[in-house]
Amino acid sequence: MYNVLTREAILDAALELADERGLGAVSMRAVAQRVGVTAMALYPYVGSKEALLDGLVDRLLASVLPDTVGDGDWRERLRQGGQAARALARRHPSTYPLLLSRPAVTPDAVRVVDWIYSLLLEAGVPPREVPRLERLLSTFVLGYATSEVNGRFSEGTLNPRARRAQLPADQVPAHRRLAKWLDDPVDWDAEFEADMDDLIRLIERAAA
Amino acid sequence: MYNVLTREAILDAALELADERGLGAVSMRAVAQRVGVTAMALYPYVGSKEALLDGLVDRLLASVLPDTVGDGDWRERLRQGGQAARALARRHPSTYPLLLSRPAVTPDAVRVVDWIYSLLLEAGVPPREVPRLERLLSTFVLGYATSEVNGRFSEGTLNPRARRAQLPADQVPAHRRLAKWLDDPVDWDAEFEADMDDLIRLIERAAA
DNA sequence: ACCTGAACACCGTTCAAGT
DNA sequence: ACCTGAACACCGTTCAAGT
Repeated sequence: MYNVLTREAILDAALELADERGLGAVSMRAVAQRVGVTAMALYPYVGSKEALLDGLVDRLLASVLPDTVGDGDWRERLRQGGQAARALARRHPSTYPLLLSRPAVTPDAVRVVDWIYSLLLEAGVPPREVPRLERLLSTFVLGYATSEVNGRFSEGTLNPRARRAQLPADQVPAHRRLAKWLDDPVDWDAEFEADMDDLIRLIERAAA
Repeated sequence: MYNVLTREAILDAALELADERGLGAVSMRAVAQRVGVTAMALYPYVGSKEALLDGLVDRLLASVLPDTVGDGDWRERLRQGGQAARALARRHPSTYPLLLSRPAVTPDAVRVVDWIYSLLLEAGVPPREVPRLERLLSTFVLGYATSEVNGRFSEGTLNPRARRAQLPADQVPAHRRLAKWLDDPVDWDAEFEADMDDLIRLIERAAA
């Protein structure tokens, strides 16, 4: 360790900081301190703070790539890919939501898209439909994992009674009809599997 | 206009600021200036900046609600709801992505969820499956609209040649096979409609 | 060539002070 | 009761200066 300052070392430090203390703690000054330098020394390597965040997104994509080789038929590989995407969200909850806000244009991003394209072609989806279904799949998986780590689902669903209590029952008639099922705790792994099964059937139908 | 300072007036100003100059321009000081007061005067009304952002999310949800009455059968109402969600994203591109990161616990959020629940019940989905399919639908629609306004789709897809050029062709074989279709411009309205049709079939299958 | 220090124009938030 | 001013501990970024 000769303490060489590199773009890689800076991105490592920024990702660690985001994992440990949240995205809000990722300031140029804090990242710089972690690599033992002043904030201004980072600029030649990362350009700007925006570019640094883009670099983090690329890091995440690069780290799912090994999980996208997989074996088995396309159904099995798709399920594995979905699980990899969710696992990534749990490892990097603060950084993960950025995947939905920044365009997938880096080499590693293109590789991931290509992996999904291959899968859909193997499934027999007409080539014309492949780009659309890739966007449908990736949007759902990224959105679901983002919702999970951001608490969009759990916060409200874990307390359905409190939720309904905010409103007169006649204003939320469907909640009342579903009361029995809304009180059950949700198995998120099982729900995601069920969603993937539904999407697999959607793909099979597009292929037919 | 007696210049009364209210929570509503503050949220109005913040949303305008976000629409005109982006979420980054929404500082306590800038919002305060717009309502003609100092930053500290806002605190009794909004609590903190985080709470102010939650207030903005609620504002967006409140503004889609009128569009969720709708007529026709559940298929037509679902399509209308999806279009309303996309239109909202185009009106408030900076604020919209917050919908995926903050739990839907406010009264208006619960009303929107209840509207989707009703739709799925009318479609004949077994009550046990309704909450899961609500999350599948809302996640996809929010994720798709977020991706559109954030440029996750268009940036890369509008320039497919540049995209493939970054990598040796043998590393992205599926891109090569799809070259003919990737060069076509995408009709995003039509694509979203096709996605909704696929999701409607998915729901019909769950109801069968 | 690579890094630093000082500076500029900002942040969110606390708190005593004003009216 | 409601708002302000000054202050604290921060930001991202520029730029001249150091080695």
